[in-house]
Amino acid sequence: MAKAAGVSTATAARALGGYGSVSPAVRDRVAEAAERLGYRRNSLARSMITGTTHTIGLVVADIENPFFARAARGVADVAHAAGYEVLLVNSDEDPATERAAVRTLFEKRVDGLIVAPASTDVGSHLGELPRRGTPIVLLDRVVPGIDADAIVVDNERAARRAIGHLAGLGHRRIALLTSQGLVHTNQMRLAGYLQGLGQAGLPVDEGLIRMAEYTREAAVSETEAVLALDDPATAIFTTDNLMSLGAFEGTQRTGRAVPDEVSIVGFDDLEWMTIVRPPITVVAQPTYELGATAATRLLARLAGDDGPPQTLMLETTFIVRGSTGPAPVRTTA
Amino acid sequence: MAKAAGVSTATAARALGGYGSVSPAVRDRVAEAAERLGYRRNSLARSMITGTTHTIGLVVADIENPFFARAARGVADVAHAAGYEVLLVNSDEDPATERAAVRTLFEKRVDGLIVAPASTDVGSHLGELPRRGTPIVLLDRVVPGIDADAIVVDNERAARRAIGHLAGLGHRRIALLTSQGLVHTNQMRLAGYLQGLGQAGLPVDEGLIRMAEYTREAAVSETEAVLALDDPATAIFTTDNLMSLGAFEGTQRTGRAVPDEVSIVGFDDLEWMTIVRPPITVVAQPTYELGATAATRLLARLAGDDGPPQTLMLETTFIVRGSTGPAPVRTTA
DNA sequence: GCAACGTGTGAGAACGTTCCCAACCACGGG
DNA sequence: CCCGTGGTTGGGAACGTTCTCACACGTTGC
Repeated sequence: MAKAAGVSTATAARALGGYGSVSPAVRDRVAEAAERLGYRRNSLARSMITGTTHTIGLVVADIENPFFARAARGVADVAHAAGYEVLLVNSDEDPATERAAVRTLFEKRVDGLIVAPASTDVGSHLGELPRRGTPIVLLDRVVPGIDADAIVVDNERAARRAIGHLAGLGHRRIALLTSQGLVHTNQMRLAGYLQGLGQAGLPVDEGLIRMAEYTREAAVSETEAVLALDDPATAIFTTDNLMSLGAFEGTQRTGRAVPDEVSIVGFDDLEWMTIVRPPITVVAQPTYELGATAATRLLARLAGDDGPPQTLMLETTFIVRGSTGPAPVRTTA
Repeated sequence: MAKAAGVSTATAARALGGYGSVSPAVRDRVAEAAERLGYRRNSLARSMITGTTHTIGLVVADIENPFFARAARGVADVAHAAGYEVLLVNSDEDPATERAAVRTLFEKRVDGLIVAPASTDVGSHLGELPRRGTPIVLLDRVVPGIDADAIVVDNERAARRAIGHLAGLGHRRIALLTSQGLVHTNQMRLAGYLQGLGQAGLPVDEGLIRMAEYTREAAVSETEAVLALDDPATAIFTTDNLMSLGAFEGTQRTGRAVPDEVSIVGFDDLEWMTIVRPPITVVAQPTYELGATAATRLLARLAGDDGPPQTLMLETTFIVRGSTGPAPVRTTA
């Protein structure tokens, strides 16, 4: 024990911790001893007594998904700048995994949590934490009835806008390619899609609403399917980047020309979308900021902010690129 | 305190922890009380005494980079399956940040560390940990003189093979697009590039070796530069996925046809590389497995394996796609 | 010259577990 | 009837900090 080098534990702690008052001589002596012995403070013991671990938990569906990776980076940057570390868990959109993760993180006494909740229902495990004093911020998705801040994007509006764009180009057969399970965001995007159709006076065709398994292959085959209909889609709106990839690849495979025969609008802007031919029109999300503001909000809570829970809605940008064009002229049989 | 519900802390701990011997009646009573009071064990206190946190630290350059994201996923999956949590830190290839991160993680008493070291030199902060009993596994990169396992890829061979492929197609002006700072992996890839040239009997032209700042834009302009030489490159070999993106975009911008005028070989296979036209020939790395085996190795160390440090070299795969073709016929002036 | 005050220091409690040890009980064998 | 044994339980130390409190000084002000 470094304390064996002259002074009491209390004094050594003061010298090392830089609080209380210590004489310069003692401070130096302690510093020297600590250096010599290679002393490293034990954060666990400190956390026990201070009640704060300077660690926040982050639960996302899958860190490998560029969306979450970027959001995580936003979280990590803000957290790190404030002296916090990030404990990361992948939930794979599985409520049970998420529940277990939240529990474990709580037991590890994270100071707060940022969660992209898998399920919109039974968020009881999420609601429990704020009650126990561990603040939680919902990322990207909202769970009704939870006493927590949420940082989201206006998915409905973004989807409406995308559909409006396509309808404005004369498209009447607009497909929606989303994934099974209907996470909260996708529900909103579906809602926006339906509203968009309504505003454009277009009918809803169940056959154009495709819910693919969450894999590239499934997205590809759903795309092919929707293009192989008797009255095929002339435009495809996807609800996330994996579906965008599938839609693009599926369209390629059918040999349809983009945008002359099929238009594509993706959700979430990734780097490859501009080097692909044609580049893809997308709803760009402020992904990094989503994570960063979630962290900022959480830090505010940790700093004592106990105002009512807020839901912050960040702006999306609709970026028109080459993948959308006028609907092909109807060659009515 | 849940213990206030009938028994001593010792007994309650036994009942909850499932060790020692407890009568069924007491076990039930404790379980009921814990349930009723919503008792959650405090892992910090447990860790203090057991000396294990069931947490491993992961230090990567940037979680937003698909390579690290995927490797991280591999780490997380293996760790999680064994009941470990992952504390993530981005170093941004900055040795100082990395050093601070390692120190903080150590103070938080992670059971072990997986680090993709930024710098090949002065790994003193890395060497210190094993000496203190905290095992560390090097990911993707090796640091000489460190008493630690390492999970890497045979970068030299992979690069040689890529160059061999291009030389075999008749290319004599093969550029290398890498990033500044020359991380260990890139040094190896550069070495492989040089060896490849040597084996093919090609001269080394300094003007063809480009070290770009680590941004997409820089990669693009270096690509443009190398294609604008008096005696331009007819092939470009990149050393990571960001450089690949830049090379592809840069080539597009110059209007050069791929592969008829310029061939491209990328390092690290990403999803977009097959939907881009032409699809890109790459050295595919077992990225997920890199992370997964690093975690496996670390867990083995934590389980008591104290054999000599191993360096595991995983196999890369060379995937020929459309971006490489015969060198254009020399129109000598 | 004495009270009041401030600075520097140490003793010891506390955080919530796990673990070691001792005590207790019932039971069975000698 | 007594003793040993094994299962069950509680007491208390320990982990390494922080924090409160008390005390020993020296200095200042009246």
